[in-house]
This record gives sequence, C-alpha cells and structure tokens, in this order.
Amino acid sequence: MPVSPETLQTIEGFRSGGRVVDAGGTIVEEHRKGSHVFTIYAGWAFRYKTLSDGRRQILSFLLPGDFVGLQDEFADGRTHGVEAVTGVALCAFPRDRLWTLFNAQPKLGYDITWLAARDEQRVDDNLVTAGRRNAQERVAMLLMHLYRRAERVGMVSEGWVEFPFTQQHLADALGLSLVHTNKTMRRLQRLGLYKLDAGWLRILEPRALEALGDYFERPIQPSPLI
Amino acid sequence: MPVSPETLQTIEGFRSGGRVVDAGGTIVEEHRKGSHVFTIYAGWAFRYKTLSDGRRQILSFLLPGDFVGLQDEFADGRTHGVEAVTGVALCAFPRDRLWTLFNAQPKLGYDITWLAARDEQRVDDNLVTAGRRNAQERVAMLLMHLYRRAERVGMVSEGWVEFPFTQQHLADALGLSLVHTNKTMRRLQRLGLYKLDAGWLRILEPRALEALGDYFERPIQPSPLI
DNA sequence: CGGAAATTTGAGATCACTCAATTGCGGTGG
DNA sequence: CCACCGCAATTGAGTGATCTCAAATTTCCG
Repeated sequence: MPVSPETLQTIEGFRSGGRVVDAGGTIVEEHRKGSHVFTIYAGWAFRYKTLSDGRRQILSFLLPGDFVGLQDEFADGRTHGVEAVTGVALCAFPRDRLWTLFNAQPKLGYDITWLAARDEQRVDDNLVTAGRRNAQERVAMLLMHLYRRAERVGMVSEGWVEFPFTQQHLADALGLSLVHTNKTMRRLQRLGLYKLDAGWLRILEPRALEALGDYFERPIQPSPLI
Repeated sequence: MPVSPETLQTIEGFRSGGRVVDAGGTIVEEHRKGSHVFTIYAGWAFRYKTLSDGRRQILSFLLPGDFVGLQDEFADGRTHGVEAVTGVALCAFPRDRLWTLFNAQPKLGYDITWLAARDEQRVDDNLVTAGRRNAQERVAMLLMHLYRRAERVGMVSEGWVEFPFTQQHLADALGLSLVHTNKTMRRLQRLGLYKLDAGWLRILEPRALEALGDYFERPIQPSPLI
C-alpha cells in the first residue's frame, strides 16, 4: 500500500535497527518477554509454544511483511517463542516506544492492529485445523496455506516454491506426530496432488487439495507495511 | 483501570447502542462480516468457526470486558461466528468508525489493540491444547481456565461459579468428541478434582488440575475497558 | 406429568501414536 | 573419488487413545 513520505519518516524514526538470524536460530526466546517487536523482511519463521515436557506447537508461520511481538505486549511470562526456518532478515522496534507510535501516528497504530488481527485469523484457522480436521485434511490445508502465502509475497516462480520446512516443522504445526505426518504426506504425494523435490514444492492439484482440506484462501487484500 | 471523563465521553460518542441476546442466540453470524464490533457487558459467549460439513471449533470464550470483532476488521467472508451461552448484554460500536476512534483517541486505539492481543493469547493457548494435550489435560486446562476467568470478573462466590456450559460446548472447544469429553470429565470428577452440581462448578483440587493440564494462569493484569 | 435435551455408559471400530529399523542424502575427511 | 557420518525421510508392526454408534438414564421445562 502507498505510504506518505512523512509516515515513512516516522517509521524510520521508530525503527531501532535491522537484524539477521541464521536458519534454525532463535528470534524471540520463549517465556521471556522481548524488548522489541519485529517486522520480517525476508525469510520464513514461526511462532511456537512448548509444554513443560517439551511437546511443541507451532502457532503460525511468518513471512516478509508479517509483524511479530504484539501478542506479548502485556503478557508476563508464558509468551511464545519465534524461530527462524530459513535465514531471516528483520527489523526491530523497541517495544516501549509502541505507545508513543500509536500516539504520534494513529494510522500506524491502526496498521499494526491490522497486522495483528491478520495473524490472529491465521491462528484461528490453525485452531480449527488442530481441533477438527483429520490428518489428510490437515496436511492438505497446510500445504495450500503455505503455498498461497508464499505466492502472495512473490516467492513462487513457474509454479515452484522453495519449501524449507522439515517434516518435524509441519508435524508441530499440525498437531500430529512426525511419523503420521510423513505417512499422510506420502499418501497425498502418491495420489499426485503435489510434488516435493529438493526442497521445492509444486502444487499439482490445487482444487483437490483445497477441497480435501476444506480450505479456501481469501482473495488478496492490500496490506499495510510497517 | 481508571478512565478520564473526557475519554469516557469519547467512548460514549462512539457507542451506537446496547443489545441483549438470549442464551443460545447468535451475536455475530458466521461468514458474514458484521457491521459492528462489541464489548461484552454481562454473560458468557464464545467465538467459533465451522467446517462446511458442520464440524465446529470454539476459538475462545468471552466474558464481560472482552472485545469482539476486531479479528474480522479486514476479512471478507470466512469470518468467525459469535454465540451467546447465557443471556448476554453487550455494547455495539459501528465498525466503520473504528478508524475515526483510533485517530481521535490514540489511547483508546491502543487499548483496543491490547484487548485484541489478549484474545489472541487465549487462542494461542487453545491451539496448544488442541494440538498437543491429551483428553485429560485438555479438560483439566479448560476447567481451570474458565474458573479463573470467572473469578477475575467477580463471578465466583464461596468457591462456586455458575457453569452454564453444555458438554457439547466443552467438546467443541477442546477438539474432542462429545462422548469422550464426557468420559474424561467423569474420570476427573471421580478422582475428586472438581464438582459440578446443578450448573455450578467448584474446583476441589486446583493444584492438581493445573499440574495435570500444565496450565498456570498469569497473575491478574489491569486491563482497559472500552 | 410428559417430552425434549443433556448426560452417561457400553462396545467395537479407527485413526493416530510409539517403537524400531531402514533408506536416502549432503557434507566431511581421508 | 570414496567411505563414513548425521540428520531427515520412510516404512513396518503393534498399541492405544479417541471416535462412532447405540442405548439407557437423568435433568430440565413447559
């Protein structure tokens, strides 16, 4: 979305610096309220929580343009963690200036809220998945979801997307065991619904996968950028 | 939290009127983007989504002080529904004045964002539950969660809370079948962890339930009120 | 006192899980 | 160039948790 020079300047002033995190690295440590909020510039990351015995649940995936950290704004302890899947470039904002920003530039506050609401919608969808879909439906839904999101930020070329996820990532996102995730993925692959080759994904039957997962992406919305 | 008279006036001006919904009634219809956002004044409600074949997942429960509808702000179609469990009194705000409010009263915008972030945290927790906890843990966690929340808004007296939920509600929230929810609840009851009588709940062993569910509520935070 | 809705219980079927082993692949050192 | 290592992916087998179906039983309301 178009942005005025003045707004841009405010954003610039708010920003406290970029950061790069290696693949597999920690962006925000779990259970510790970070001092910053972030915007993702490049790469894949995810938010997650773990139970005390180590079971992990991925809450949502993050792509360029996504905003992280607002969820914790008033949480003390028991916050989520954020981890990089690929190398990730991000931009950090000091959390304690968030209110200042809302005050000085209501439009930006509104935009941030917008971005936060979008993430919540994704979590809502993921909750439906974990609570009510069976394994096949879960995998179908997640593949389409990730593909469409990558598509929107221009990461698809000739129908192929880079797909840097481990099956463990997918299992943790779906609420399934690693083994069962694998078996389910193989079945869908053998049915010719998608192809996965050397870390690149191609959806062969988008309609079938969407129908299987009962999951249809909404039309693209212009989204603000912070 | 304390509020200035001026702020109060702005809120009053924003408000477009109260509404009362009967137990079981629809507050927001699913798949239709509502024209209003709401604050709950009294009663229990819940947000939910359903798959096309009718499977339903409850996303979060709502109590007095909770704010609903922001999630849909920019969604078109495929939005959540909101339904009343008990009779519910609420206050409606026209959605299209939301931006005006952010602009005129950044503090209120900030507060709204705060409330939305709190709901997202709850959804995050519920996703962990649906994805990674077994039936016992889920029930234990949900009972404690609902009890604590009721406690915070002063709905507990002498250790008893009114508990208006049907086992179907709980099952839909937990991602379990009705039958299995029932069997699990009976087991925890027989273990003497809680008591349920004529629609009133009493937690007998809070520590045990918290430990079982690996779920410990955060200390109370002062929260804004819209 | 009905009648409908909610709860409870039993039984058998399934889906997903755990355990265990094998295969495939990319990188590393010889 | 090849043997070897470690991690991810794959597969098989058996178990177990949860589901579905079906039938009481109880509670709630009018």
